[in-house]
Amino acid sequence: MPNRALREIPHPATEALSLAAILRTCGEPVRLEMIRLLADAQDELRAGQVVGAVGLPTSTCSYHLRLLREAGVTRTRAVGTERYITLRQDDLDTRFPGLLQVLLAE
Amino acid sequence: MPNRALREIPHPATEALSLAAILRTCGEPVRLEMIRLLADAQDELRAGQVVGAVGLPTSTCSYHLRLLREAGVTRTRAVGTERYITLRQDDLDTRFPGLLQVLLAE
DNA sequence: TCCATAGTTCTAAGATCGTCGAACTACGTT
DNA sequence: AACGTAGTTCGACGATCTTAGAACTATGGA
Repeated sequence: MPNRALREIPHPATEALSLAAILRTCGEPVRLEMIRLLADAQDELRAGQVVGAVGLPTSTCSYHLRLLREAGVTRTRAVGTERYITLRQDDLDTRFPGLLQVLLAE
Repeated sequence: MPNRALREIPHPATEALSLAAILRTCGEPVRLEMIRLLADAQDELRAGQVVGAVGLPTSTCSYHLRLLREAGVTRTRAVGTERYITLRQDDLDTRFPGLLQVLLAE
């Protein structure tokens, strides 16, 4: 039986990313904060760490993290019951060069 | 009596522009189209020209143009009953360098 | 097997948004 | 003063969003 540590969590293909959808998604203070958190971490964060940092209920964070994932801003990897989240930096840089720098400026 | 060709239309100060608000505003297909229209024009457009180009009712366009102005993306100048609209390119470049290039890419 | 943990999904509520006709305002013309 | 034009504002509607508790679904121990 193959390694199934990674659950099948759906992510949009890089070519399918929509600028308008990404802008809409990032134009929400909580989500922008999450993006900056992920960028500062320079590494993947466990969902629980994001929850702790933003201080909102788990269900609310789960909702925002789902929107970020569905817009193609983040990638989520499942290990057991945990979720590890990263920014899709390379994909975003490829598809919308300069966008991430703007989101993360200062 | 002083020249009153310019009505007092409120615009947010450059320093007051909010990235989240701008992203939210630009993450709407109609408004993104308007931004590109204004950029392509290389000049100010009369509101009526924008209406003609996007093909939506005047009242709907007026609504979107108001949001763009309130977010600080555009500047509106009144001459008589007409409104002349420009992108706030310099202000946006100053405040969020790179943003406009991303919005206008291809 | 039973239990705790991590996170998602469900559900419901209230808020905000996008659309567009109708009414209105401001200005120029006659 | 009356009219036409350019554009805004109002009012209503349905649609989408944000929030958060409750119920649920893994998964990893004891």
